[in-house]
Amino acid sequence: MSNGDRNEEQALALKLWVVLSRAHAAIEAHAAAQVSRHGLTLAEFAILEALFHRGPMLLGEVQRRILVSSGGITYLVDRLERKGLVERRDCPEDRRARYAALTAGGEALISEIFPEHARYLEHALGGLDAAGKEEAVRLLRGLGLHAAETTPLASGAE
Amino acid sequence: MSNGDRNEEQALALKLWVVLSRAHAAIEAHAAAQVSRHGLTLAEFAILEALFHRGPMLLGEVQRRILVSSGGITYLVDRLERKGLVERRDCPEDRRARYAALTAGGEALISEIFPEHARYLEHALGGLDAAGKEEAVRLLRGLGLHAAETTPLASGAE
DNA sequence: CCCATAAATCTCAGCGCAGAGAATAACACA
DNA sequence: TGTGTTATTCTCTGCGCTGAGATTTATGGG
Repeated sequence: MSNGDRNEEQALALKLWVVLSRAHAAIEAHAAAQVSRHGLTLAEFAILEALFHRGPMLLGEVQRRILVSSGGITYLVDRLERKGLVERRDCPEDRRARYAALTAGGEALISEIFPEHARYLEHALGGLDAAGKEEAVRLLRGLGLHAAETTPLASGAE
Repeated sequence: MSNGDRNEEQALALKLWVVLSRAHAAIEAHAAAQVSRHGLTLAEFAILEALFHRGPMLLGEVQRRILVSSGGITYLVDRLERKGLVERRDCPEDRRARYAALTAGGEALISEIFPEHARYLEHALGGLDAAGKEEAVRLLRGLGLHAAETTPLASGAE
């Protein structure tokens, strides 16, 4: 492979990273604005949604699902508990672990705002038709899986 | 359009949002790890790169380019100034405004680490071949432009 | 020239997390 | 049973950034 091709490959990768970042930021702004109207952050919303669709989960499961640090999940569940939307429950099989579960109020809230959230996202993602979305899902899945699995490049010159 | 189609459209949009978020997070982790080896955050790196490729810029220009708040750009340039990588310069045409410009040290640093950064990203984005990347750029550009331009949906039920 | 408005930057308080370390409990195995 | 290792959550410090307001300067219209 010539150096020119190599540089073009790198330039293409850089461009893709920029475009991906900008698309993510723009869509995230829509999503964050929507949930903030209900006094929630995106991370809080993600927890409520996970518990809504999968039932009570161990804190560690939630943590891995929404990609937050160990301190972060404690802090987030604390906040949701203070708001009365989530409660902790002891885990009988493993006394180190605890469940997070929706309260009645939390279930009422998320079942009310989730459909609205879906409409917002459909609107924010309106730049692509269904076929384009399918294709984007396919491509982004490939990107994401590879990036998540691959180890960082060694530091050397090449 | 039937309700079933509508729900499928929304489910597809939600899935795309999740896949996009995960891909972004995974790639960002690579990029952040790379620049942090040189004591930089991604936002700091983005500023250095912008100044490297476009020369001195007004703070407001940099702010819009890297998508940070007004307080954020002040804080970031302060940090880069303390590190000796960037300096502020007065703008003779507009005495409210100021330029950010690379110092000699800043230029040396960014010209050293930028090629390395490009290699890292090419590696992290290796989940797609060149054609896939081109297609992804096209699709994400459509997504991003639409999301950036469109106003939030009104709050009503439909 | 004066005034109102807008634009560019800076100041400051505070939020949302990350990440290291502590505490507790489970597990593996001699 | 005891012992070292690992997993799970929590505590606590601090960074990176946001967003509202203050300050200074430009701009446009009487």
